Amino acid sequence: MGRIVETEAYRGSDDPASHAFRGMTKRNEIMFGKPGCAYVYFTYGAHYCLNVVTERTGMAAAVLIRALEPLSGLEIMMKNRGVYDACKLTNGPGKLTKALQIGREHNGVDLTTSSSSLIVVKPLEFERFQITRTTRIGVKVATDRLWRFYIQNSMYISKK
DNA sequence: TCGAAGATTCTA
DNA sequence: AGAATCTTCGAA
Repeated sequence: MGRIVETEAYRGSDDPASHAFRGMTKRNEIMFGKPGCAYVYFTYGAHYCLNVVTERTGMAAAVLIRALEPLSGLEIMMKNRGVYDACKLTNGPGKLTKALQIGREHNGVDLTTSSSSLIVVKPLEFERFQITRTTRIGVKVATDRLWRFYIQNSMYISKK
């Protein structure tokens, strides 16, 4: 389990950086589906990335989970990653999926149903924090959009 | 069918 | 700064 500390937003139709910009394909069809579901894709021949679908059915949009603050199950995550520094365990989209063993089989899973193999929930305790917004990482187009968000001062984000 | 790029990570 | 690595997409 981990706390989401960094995200990026992507949207179809008017966002050239989005997988859904040129319409529906076999890969991105989940982005057009039910909000609250997981969109998991494989990239660079090596990594899975986890997104949460955010808009109503038919409207493509998703939020990429870029980093987590590990909360429990640290030993399993460390074993999965071969990394033993908590700050470097889940501080990247490809790293956190490996730590949590998220893969193809999670594509389309309903993250809002407690019986799912992967879920997103509200925190048990709320803590005050500031959110910083920047350009999206690894994206060469639409750099005018500050659609990357992270918790300021978090030790667990992918990049400063 | 083919070529190019990719919402990354790790090492030098 | 550059390599690894293979899926996906769009054009031919």
